[in-house]
Amino acid sequence: MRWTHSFIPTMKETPEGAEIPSHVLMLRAGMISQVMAGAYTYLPLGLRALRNAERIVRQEMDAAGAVELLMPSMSPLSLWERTGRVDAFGDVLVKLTLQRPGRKVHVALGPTHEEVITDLVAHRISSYRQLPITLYHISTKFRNEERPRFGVMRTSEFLMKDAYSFDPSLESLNESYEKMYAAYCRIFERCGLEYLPVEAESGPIGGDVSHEFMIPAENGEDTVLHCRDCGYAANQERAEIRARDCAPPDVPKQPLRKVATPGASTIEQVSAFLNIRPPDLIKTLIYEADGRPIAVLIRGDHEANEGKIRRAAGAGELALAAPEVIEQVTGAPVGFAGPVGLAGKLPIYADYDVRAMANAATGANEADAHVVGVNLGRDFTAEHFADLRNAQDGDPCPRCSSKLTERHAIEGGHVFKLGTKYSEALGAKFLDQAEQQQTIIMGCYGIGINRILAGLIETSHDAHGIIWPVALAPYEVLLVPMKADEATMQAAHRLYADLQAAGVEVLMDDRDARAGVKFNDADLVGVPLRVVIGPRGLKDGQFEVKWRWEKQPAMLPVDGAATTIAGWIGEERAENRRFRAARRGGQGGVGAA
RNA sequence: CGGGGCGUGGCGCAGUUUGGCUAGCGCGCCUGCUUUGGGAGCAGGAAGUCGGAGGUUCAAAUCCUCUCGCCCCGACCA
Repeated sequence: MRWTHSFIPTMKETPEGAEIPSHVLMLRAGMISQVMAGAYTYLPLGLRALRNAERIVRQEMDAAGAVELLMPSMSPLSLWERTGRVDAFGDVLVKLTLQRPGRKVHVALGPTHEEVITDLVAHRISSYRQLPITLYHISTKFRNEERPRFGVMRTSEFLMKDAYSFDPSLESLNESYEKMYAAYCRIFERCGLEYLPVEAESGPIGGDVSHEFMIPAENGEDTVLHCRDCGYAANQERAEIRARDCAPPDVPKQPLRKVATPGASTIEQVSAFLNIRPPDLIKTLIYEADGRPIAVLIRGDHEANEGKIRRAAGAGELALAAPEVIEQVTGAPVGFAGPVGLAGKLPIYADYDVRAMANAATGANEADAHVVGVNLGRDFTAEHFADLRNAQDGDPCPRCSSKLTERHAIEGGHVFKLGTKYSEALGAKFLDQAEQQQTIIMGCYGIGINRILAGLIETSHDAHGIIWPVALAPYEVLLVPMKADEATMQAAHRLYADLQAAGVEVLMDDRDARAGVKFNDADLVGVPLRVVIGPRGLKDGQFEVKWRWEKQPAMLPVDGAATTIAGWIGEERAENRRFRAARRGGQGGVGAA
C-alpha cells in the first residue's frame, strides 16, 4: 500500500480527553476515530491491526480443535428471560423493540452468547456421539457500560472471540478447558504480550475453575496479586493470604473507655476525630448470610472480601445488611457497630489480622459513640477467625514463604467452567451410552480482541509512538524514500514490488513531505521495520534499515535486500524474537512512557 | 447514580472573572516562490451557527435559566 492511497490521518497534537497511552497513540497514529462515548471507527491502520489479532485468535482456536460459526448480535429477549440474565445484566443489556406489521418484537443485542449457542446445541445435539464439541465465533458484542473509558479498552461495542465447550462429563470438561487454556497462552505469546493467567472467582462447581488472562499494565482496571517467587497469581477477589500467627503486640493494655464521636461514622472520620490511624480501628460490618445476620471484623485499613466471607460463613448468598437490620442487632445506626457486648447476639467472624490488634478503637453500638482501648479476649471474642479480606501488596503468599506483589492489569481473556447453568435452563441434554438423559456440561472462553491491541500499546510504546511486534503491526515494513529523484524512486519501487511479491505487508510513504515529517510519522505509527531509501545509501548501493525498537539503523546492500528482509519478517511473524529481546533488554525504550 | 472539568474554523488553545468595533493565536489545509536526511522559510488565501434553546440588555463567546455532548474520579458491573 502507498501512503497517499491509504487514509492515515496522523495527528501532531493529542486530542482533548485522551488520557492513557493506548488511547492517545491510537488516535494520533490515525488508527481510530471516536463516534460517541464508547464507540469508535477503526480506520485502515487500526482495522489491519485488529484483523491481525483476530487472525491469530482464529488460528489458535482452530488448532485447538474449536469449530467456528457465526451467531447474530440480535436474539429474542425471551431467550435471556429463560436464564434470568435480563435481570442479571440489567441496564448493561442493550434491548430494542422492533416494529413489525401488527406486532412488536423484543430483542437483545448480545453482550455474550451463552443463550444463543446453548439454545442451538439444545436443538441440534442429542447424543453422546456428538460430544464433546467446542464452538466459537468472533463477533461484535454490545454492553451498555455505565461509563465507557480509556479509548478502546472499555467500550459499549467491542469485538470478542467467545468459545463454548459442551462436554458429557466433568473429566471431558477438564480436557476441553485445558485445551483452551493452552490455546490462550499461545495467543498471548504470538501477540507479543506479556501475560499472567490468574485464578479468578470460582464458579458453581468449586475448585480452581476460572482463570483470567491478565496483561500487566500501569493503566489496567483490574488488580492482581502475584508472587514472583513461586508464580502464584490471582485477582484481588480471589487472592488468598497465607495464614500466619498473629499474636497481639506485647504492650500494656489500656482500660476500655467510651468516647463521644458525634457524627463520625466512617473510618476516615473516626480516625481523624480520635486522632488514631486506621490500622488501629476495628471495622465491624453486619452482613446477612442466607438471611441470617452475622458480624464481620476487619482491620480499619483493610477491605472486606465478600467471597471469602460468604465461604467462611458457609452461605449461598451474602449481602450487607440493611440499615434497619443493623440498627436492630446492634442497637445503633450504621457506622457505630462494634464487637464489644455483641457476643451471643449474633455470630462474629473476624479476620486473622484482628488477632494482632491491641488497644483498638471500634463502635460502641450506640449512636455517636466509639470505644477505645479494646482488646481481644478481655473485651470481646469471636467464634471464627479466617481470611476475610482482600489481599494487598506485601501480604504473605499462600503457596510459599514469599510475599505477594500487587499489579494493575488489563483483563484480556477469561476461561470459565460454567457447569450446567445454561444447559439446564435451556434444556441442552444428551443421551449417554446407558440411554440415560444427561445435562451437557459447559465451559466458556472469551477474548477481547480490541483489548489485545490496547494492552499491547499500553505496554509497548515510547515517547515517539507505538512499537508493534510484526504479528500485530498494521504493516510489517515501511519504505521511506527520501527524495523524489529518479534513482531513489526507482529503487524504492523495485523494493516495494519485490517485498510484495515475497508476501511481505509493506507500506510505502510516497508523500511529498520532508524527512522529519516522515520519520516522525514512522515512529508514531510504529511499523516494526523501517527502510530508508535515499541518495546517501544508494551511492554505496545500500538501504538503511532499522527496527522500531532499535536506536541506530544498519545498512543493507540493495542486492538481495528484499530476500533478506522477507526472511527477517518471516522469523518475526513466527517468534517475535527480536521484539521480545528488545523488550526484555529495555532497549529502544520499549515500555517507557 | 454522586463529585469535578470541558464544549470557540479539521486539531490544540486564548478571549468569559469586569458584556462593547470586522472573534484571535499555533498547527493543519489551499496557491506561488525558495528550500529539502528528524515535524522548513517567505508571501497570499479558504475555512467559525463561539454545543443547542430561551431570557436579560442599546449591545452577549462573555450575564441568567434550561438542555445536549465529551472527559476524569468514585459507585456499580464480570
